[in-house]
Amino acid sequence: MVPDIARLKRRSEFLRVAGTRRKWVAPGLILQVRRHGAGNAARREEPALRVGFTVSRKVGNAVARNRARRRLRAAVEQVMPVQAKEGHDFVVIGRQATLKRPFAALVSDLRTALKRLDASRDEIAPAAPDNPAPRAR
RNA sequence: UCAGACGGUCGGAUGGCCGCCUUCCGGGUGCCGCAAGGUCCGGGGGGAGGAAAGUCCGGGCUCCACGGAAACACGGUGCCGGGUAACGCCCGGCGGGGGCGACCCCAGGGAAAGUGCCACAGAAAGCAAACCGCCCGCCGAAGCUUCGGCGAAGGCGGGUAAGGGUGAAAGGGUGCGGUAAGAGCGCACCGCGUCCCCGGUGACGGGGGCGGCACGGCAAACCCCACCGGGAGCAAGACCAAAUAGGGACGGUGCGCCGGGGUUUCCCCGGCAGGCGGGUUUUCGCGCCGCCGUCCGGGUCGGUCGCGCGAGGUGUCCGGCAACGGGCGUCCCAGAUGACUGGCCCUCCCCCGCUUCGGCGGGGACAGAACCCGGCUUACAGGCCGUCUGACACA
RNA sequence: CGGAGCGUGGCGCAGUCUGGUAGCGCACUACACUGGGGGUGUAGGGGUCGUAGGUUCAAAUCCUAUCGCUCCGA
Repeated sequence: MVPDIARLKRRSEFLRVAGTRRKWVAPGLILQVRRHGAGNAARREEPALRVGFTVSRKVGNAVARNRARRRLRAAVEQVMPVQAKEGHDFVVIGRQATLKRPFAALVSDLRTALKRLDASRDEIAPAAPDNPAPRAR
C-alpha cells in the first residue's frame, strides 16, 4: 500500500529532525531524516511518513520562496509515496538552485538523497510516475 | 514626419495530462459518530494584484476606559471653495515660480505678542551707526602773495550716505530736479503700508485717495493662532473543550498527644511528635502533608466562529466644469492557517545572444491575499488608446 | 500587528540635540633610529557623511520620502 504523507507543523518537530544530524546535501535541495517510533505499536495513529519544508529568506523574496517550496512539494509527491521507507520524518530544505534546476534533476536529487540516508526502499508500483498507485481513474 | 506634454488602460495568448484549496449537487450506508456531520465515490462552479508590497494617513469592526462635556499636556494638520463615512486624499480655483508652448512645481497662516539665531568677512548684522570717502567751517608747518591774505598735506568741529570695499543679506529701486556735498528733500513710474469704493461665496483681483518709507531674513528655531485626535488592536474578541497538576463542594473511610473554641459521633485554630522534599552531614531553620470516588468552576494544547453582500463590481441614463452624487438593470466574484492558488508539455506572441539568414539556444517586468474598505508612497519588461503643444514639409 | 534604534576614511566609533572647522584609535605610505626584524619617533595620504528631494545665505546636522541592517513586545 502507499502510505499517506502528513506534514510536520510544529517548530519542535523540525528541531527534533534537525537534532539527528543526518542529512544529505544535493545541488537542488537538502534532506534531513529522523526515524520515529515505527515499530512502536502504541503510536499506531501516527502516519508512517511525515514531511516538512523549510525555505529561508536567503532563497529570495516571497514569490521565490513560494515557488521553491511548491517545486519541492511536487517532487516529494512524486517520489516519496513509492520510494521512501516508512516510519521516518523528513525535512526538505530549499536552496537558491531549487528555482533554476530542471525538475527531472530535482527529482533525481531527492532519490539519491533517500538512498544515501538509507531511507529508500524498492518501488512498490513500478508503473509510470504519472500514474502512481491505485488512485487511477 | 520629428520632438514633447497630459490622461487612461492592459499586465503574455490558447490547449492537453496529473495534482491542491474551497463551495454546491448527487450517490453510498464500508468506516467513525446517538445525531448533525465527517470520511469515500462521481459531477458542476470559483481560486492573487495594480501595486496583494511599504505600513505613511483615514474609517468600519471588536474589546477596554469614561457621568455629559470642556480644558491642560502631547501629537498632527495649515491659501480659498467644493467632494467624501472620513482623511494629511481628490477636484476646481487664487497667489508665487519655471517653460517658446501644451503644461509642470510650491508645508502657501502669523515675524508691529514675545524669546532666540544670522558663522567667516566687514566700520556696522538689526539699532541704528560711519572704515575709506565726499562737502562745509576754523586752525594751519611747506609754498605763493598785490602783504590784505590764499593755502596742498595735516589737525579740530560739523554735515552726508552718492561712490568704494565685505557679505547670502547693509535701512526702498530707476530717472529727473535739487544741493556746499548729499538725502523721498521734491516730482514721475514701480514697490511697500494704510483707508475707501467696486467685482467675487471666498482666497483674491481692479480702481482711487492718503503716507514719503517706518516694517531685513529664519517659524521644515522655540513659539502664537485656528482646526482635529480617549486607548489598543482579528494573536481584537466570542464559544466548545483533552491529559496532568492545583482549587472548591459532597459522599465513604481513616484520625498519635496536649491546649483552646464551636452549632460537640464531628469541625476549626495553635503547639509537639511523625512522614516527604531539596540545601554535603549534625544542629538548625524553610516548604508541603490522610486516602478513594463523584461533581463543579477557571483554564492550557486543540477545535469552531469572527470570515467574505460590500462606503461591492459592471452597463446605461440624469445632475455637475470636475472630484462626485442619484435612478434603473444586471452579477455574486479567493478565504488558507507550516498556510491552496501548483508540476510538466505543445503551438503562437514578444525580448536577448549567435547566425552559413535556413534557423539554433536562452528568457518572460515588478511582485504572492491573511479581518475588511478609502487614499498615499514606492517597484515595474513591453504594448495599446485618446487629447493637446512646438518645429519642419506638403496641399 | 505594534514599537525602537543604527548607516560617517579599510575597521571600530565621536560630531547631529544647539546648522557654518568633518575629528579620534587601529590600519596604510614614506623617512629616521637598528646589521636585519619587531618596536619607537617624525611627516603624509585617504571620507558622494546609505540614497533622493526640499527648507536655509549655508545641511553629516532640520523636514519629507525611500533603501538596508539590528533589536524589542504581543
